[in-house]
Amino acid sequence: MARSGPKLTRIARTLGVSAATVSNALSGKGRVSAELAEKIRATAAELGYVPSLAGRALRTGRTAVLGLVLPDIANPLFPQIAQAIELAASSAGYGVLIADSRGDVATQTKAIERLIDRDVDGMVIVPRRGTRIADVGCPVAVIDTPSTPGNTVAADHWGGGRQIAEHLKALGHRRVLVIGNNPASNVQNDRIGGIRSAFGEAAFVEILWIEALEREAGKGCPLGLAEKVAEGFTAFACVSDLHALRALTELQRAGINVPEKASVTGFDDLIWSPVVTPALTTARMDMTRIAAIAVEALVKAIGERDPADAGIGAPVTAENAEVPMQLVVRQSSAAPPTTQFQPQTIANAGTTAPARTTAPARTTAPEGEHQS
Amino acid sequence: MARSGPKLTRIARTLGVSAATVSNALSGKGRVSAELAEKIRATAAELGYVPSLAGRALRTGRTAVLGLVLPDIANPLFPQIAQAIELAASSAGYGVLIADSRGDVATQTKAIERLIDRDVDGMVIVPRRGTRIADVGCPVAVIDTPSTPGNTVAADHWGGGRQIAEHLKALGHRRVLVIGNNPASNVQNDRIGGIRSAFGEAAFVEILWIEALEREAGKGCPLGLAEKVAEGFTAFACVSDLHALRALTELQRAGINVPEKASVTGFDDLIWSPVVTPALTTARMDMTRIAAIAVEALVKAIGERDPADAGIGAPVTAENAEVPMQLVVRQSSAAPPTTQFQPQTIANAGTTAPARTTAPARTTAPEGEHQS
DNA sequence: CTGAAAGCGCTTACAG
DNA sequence: CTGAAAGCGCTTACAG
Repeated sequence: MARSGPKLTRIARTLGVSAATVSNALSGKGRVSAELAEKIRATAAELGYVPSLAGRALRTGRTAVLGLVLPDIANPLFPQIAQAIELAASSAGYGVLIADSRGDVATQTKAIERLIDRDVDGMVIVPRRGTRIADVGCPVAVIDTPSTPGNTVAADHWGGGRQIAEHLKALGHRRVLVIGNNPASNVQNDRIGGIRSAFGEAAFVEILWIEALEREAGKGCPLGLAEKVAEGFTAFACVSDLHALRALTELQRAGINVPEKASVTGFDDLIWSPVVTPALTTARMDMTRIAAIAVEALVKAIGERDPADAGIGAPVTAENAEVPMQLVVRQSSAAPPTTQFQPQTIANAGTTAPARTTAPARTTAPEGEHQS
Repeated sequence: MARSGPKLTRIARTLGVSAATVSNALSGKGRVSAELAEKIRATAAELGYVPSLAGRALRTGRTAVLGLVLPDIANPLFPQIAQAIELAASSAGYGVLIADSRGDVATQTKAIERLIDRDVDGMVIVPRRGTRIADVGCPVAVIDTPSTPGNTVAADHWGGGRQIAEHLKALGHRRVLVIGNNPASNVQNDRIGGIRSAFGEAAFVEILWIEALEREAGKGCPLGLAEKVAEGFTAFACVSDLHALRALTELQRAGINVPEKASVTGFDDLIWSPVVTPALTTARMDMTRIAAIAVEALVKAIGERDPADAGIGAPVTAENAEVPMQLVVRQSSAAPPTTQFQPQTIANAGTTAPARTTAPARTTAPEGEHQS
């Protein structure tokens, strides 16, 4: 072993007892007299005994290692996730093996296989659109969104969307552009659904899908936000802080001051959100709690599992759980340039297409419209 | 084992040979006749044999696992690093265990200890200021900067700084503010050193340390960049894209167009750099190569190492290596508002403090000054 | 070229 | 309450 410490037998010899007794004392399983157990524990601590995971793994079939599968490790959320999972796992006595798949589905399958070949006791998977988590053969906890079929631990993305929308609504925004990347993402759809549901008839909400736009206009193309402002949009609710950043800089570049002329909000409270000017209003997930729940479920499933029955058909899973998101209000959101508080007039407004105006006019603003 | 596949003996039985022969055939070590070896390999593949790492680890003292130590996992560079290391490691047959320490030195020591307790064969450490990598007791590869004493693999940060400076110099900038976080960072100092050295007497270069500023003005305080522009600075060379982002938005917010009125550059090509408006000019590390070198060095050291001699006093390490950085020119940098090409007049200019001007005046611009 | 034997460090029934 | 024995799956000298 590449280890320095003493082994179990060393402690046994030192104390003149059997290895079995030492093992029992340390694990608290077999019956060992209180005083002997205490003596053993003391000696073990003194000698700096650390059990060999390899020996234990070979015997018990448990490696005390969890796999963390990130289909797209470039995801800026990764640091948050990895940190939270690592903390939860190590607190529970587990190590975390990372597996990346650079967005590629085939690579991902390979990555999961490698993890299995390494005998992880379970894995945490953060899926991206199209991820198939079939017969993995070990307990799996999926971190995604509650709307995903199957057992998952997730932030309440829908609720997060509602919070963002309520915030914007209270500020007086009546024309908001929601910016998402891809409609195939459950997370994004939940967030957007929450936003729309909270606005209800109180605002005209339009959605811009970046990926669709980029397919035509090219990667990194302008989002055309200045035009949107000209059309009367006063708020840009982005499904991720990365998009919010893109929106913010595009607006600023066009000479549109945020938040005076337009508000921008994001999601996830990514690293740059507090340092950007103006700082981004966002909704953050409670990663610590999500990770804790995921790992706890995993540990439980691992404990209940018979190490013998591996292989296909034994995908144990985490219980469903939903963790509230937290709204973080910063400077990027404020009341719209022309504050309009006439929510009563909304119900029967029925224009289908938003009127083009250079700036949100005081009285003719097309508020209260809703998307078809 | 939490495994599905067949074990070695299963293959041996199937073929009517001994386990030893199977092992030898598969590893190519002991002498086994070519045809039997082939038959064994075929059967192993057919049966989907995957060796038990636990069994092997117990016997050989090698776990085939590398530890990845990130003193500050929140580091936005983390995804790049983790991805590159994971790829290099898995290509070499190693798994990657992550260890986080949330910026805390004590936690870090704990994290490294946990890794050792898990018998990693080696580790990759990305240190942050003040990290002590002492007698870890296993091969270690440090990813930092060549100026760090000890064996490291690193990007040529100094060279990267030079590239940034040459770029800015060629554009015509003669008054640049370098923005760093903390002078205790070797990486930052190298980058800054490279910048200064490339500018030489060709420009007046001043340094702004964010951390020092924030200690007085508070976390997230304005950097006062508009004032700097008023003082005649036309370029802001940031030591990280995170700072560049902060600079960019602060300038934009102040109504200073980038790059027309001021250029901004960063480092590391972080995820948002290409999508921001204007996209950030930056210098990126070749993480793939750095990771490859680090892992290769580790694997070599592990191979040469006697599994028996563990413990204190055996910190093998990676050979020193330096990987060039690559300049990525995007829209955030351009010629300064008033192009001034009079490098000849520079040598004997000697004002100590820059003259305060509202805008870089055509002829009186305090170019060619150098810091004391 | 091939196989029998031992043993890596641990835990788990099973006796005593 | 304590210990002797067996065995997890592999690899490595060592015989043959």
